[in-house]
Amino acid sequence: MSLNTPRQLDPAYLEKLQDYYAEHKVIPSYSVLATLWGISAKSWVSECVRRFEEAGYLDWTPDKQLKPGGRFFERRLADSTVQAGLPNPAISDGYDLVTIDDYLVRVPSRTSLVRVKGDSMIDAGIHEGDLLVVEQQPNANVGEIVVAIVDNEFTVKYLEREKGGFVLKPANKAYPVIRPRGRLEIFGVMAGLVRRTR
Amino acid sequence: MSLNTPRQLDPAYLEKLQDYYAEHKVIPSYSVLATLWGISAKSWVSECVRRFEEAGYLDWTPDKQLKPGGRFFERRLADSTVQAGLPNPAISDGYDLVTIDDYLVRVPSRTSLVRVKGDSMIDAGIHEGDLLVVEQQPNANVGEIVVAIVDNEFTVKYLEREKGGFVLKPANKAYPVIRPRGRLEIFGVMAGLVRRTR
DNA sequence: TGACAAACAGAACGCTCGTTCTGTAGATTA
DNA sequence: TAATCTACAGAACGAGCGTTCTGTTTGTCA
Repeated sequence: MSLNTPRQLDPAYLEKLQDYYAEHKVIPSYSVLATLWGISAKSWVSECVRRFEEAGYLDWTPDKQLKPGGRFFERRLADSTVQAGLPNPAISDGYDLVTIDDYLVRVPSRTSLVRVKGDSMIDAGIHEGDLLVVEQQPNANVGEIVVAIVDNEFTVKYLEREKGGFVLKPANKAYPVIRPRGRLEIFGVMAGLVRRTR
Repeated sequence: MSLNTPRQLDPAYLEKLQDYYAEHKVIPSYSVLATLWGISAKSWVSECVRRFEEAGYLDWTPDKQLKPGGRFFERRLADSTVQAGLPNPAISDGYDLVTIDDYLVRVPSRTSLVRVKGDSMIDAGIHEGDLLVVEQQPNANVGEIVVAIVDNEFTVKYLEREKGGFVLKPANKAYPVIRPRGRLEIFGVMAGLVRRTR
């Protein structure tokens, strides 16, 4: 066995730790980890932690405290073309790993979330209660979905051009086109959407 | 001064702790907190922590470890998004989230992402290319949107009951209802949706 | 069947943790 | 102006932390 052979690390251990973290939002101590993993020796916990650290799932703060590593929050991405004969994505080849935040948010400082009210954009697949990922910027291109400020309220619409002026078009025939008098104030451009259904 | 008078707690302390947590994803030790807050006595850190705990910003795990409390992540969306002096009914309904992952993923070990192919669920606001957040489990309730395995491919449909058997109903009249011969293999239940549009 | 490595168990140890107690300067109240 | 309260500082202390070292068991391979 060569020196470069990657050490074994138990995916079940990682899952239990991730679930613990999801519940408590902290990494537990070695003794708690031992209980969590069904191990009775802290020395072995130490070794496992070392391997997870090596693999990028755990890390240390400048103060030598154990913390989640870069890969800790990655999720499995299963492609629908995957042969699902054995639905165990852990050992399947056709998956990629991403974090949802990284996927949606490219410029954190300019990005915010806006909850959707009403169904005026239903034909664009934007439902009431959805969270819109919005990149804040004062202007946008025609055809983009924008969050504009009309009568002191946020409104989500397509930005279109009409007779030299900008208008806001809903994606629902039951709603009228908004033709703002004066300047159109744009809050930002839609960059994504998040919906929780359970 | 009455006994019910709420203790003072320095909002600057909370902010510094939140910033630290945002960077490292863990709550530091009392000595690190002392440095972070510019305090030189751990006893005073202890007292401040007690007050934050009383106010619901900090909490303890069953293992007596300090962890973020229920209100720790609470931050008005308006704080980061609203323009000066603007009333904001559209976003005054809720609070910001730590991460989108957190909002969507409740059981990390059982959660994976599946990319949507086709437009058979378009009337449910599920578009081609969307990422479905799926909680893996072998069964589901009637009416839920499930990811099933049909002919070695993932398919997203409503789970419905028909003449004693289960069927998969699309949310698009152009597609037929799928009546699986034999057992219906369910990969998981839809828990959320992620779409990137830019 | 013997050699060897991996996967644990267990104890020992120094050090850091959070708690608790005492002390004090400044502001507030009576 | 005396008493009181708040916001800290500092030291002492026991308990628990993570590291390290030394076994022991189990699986693998030749």
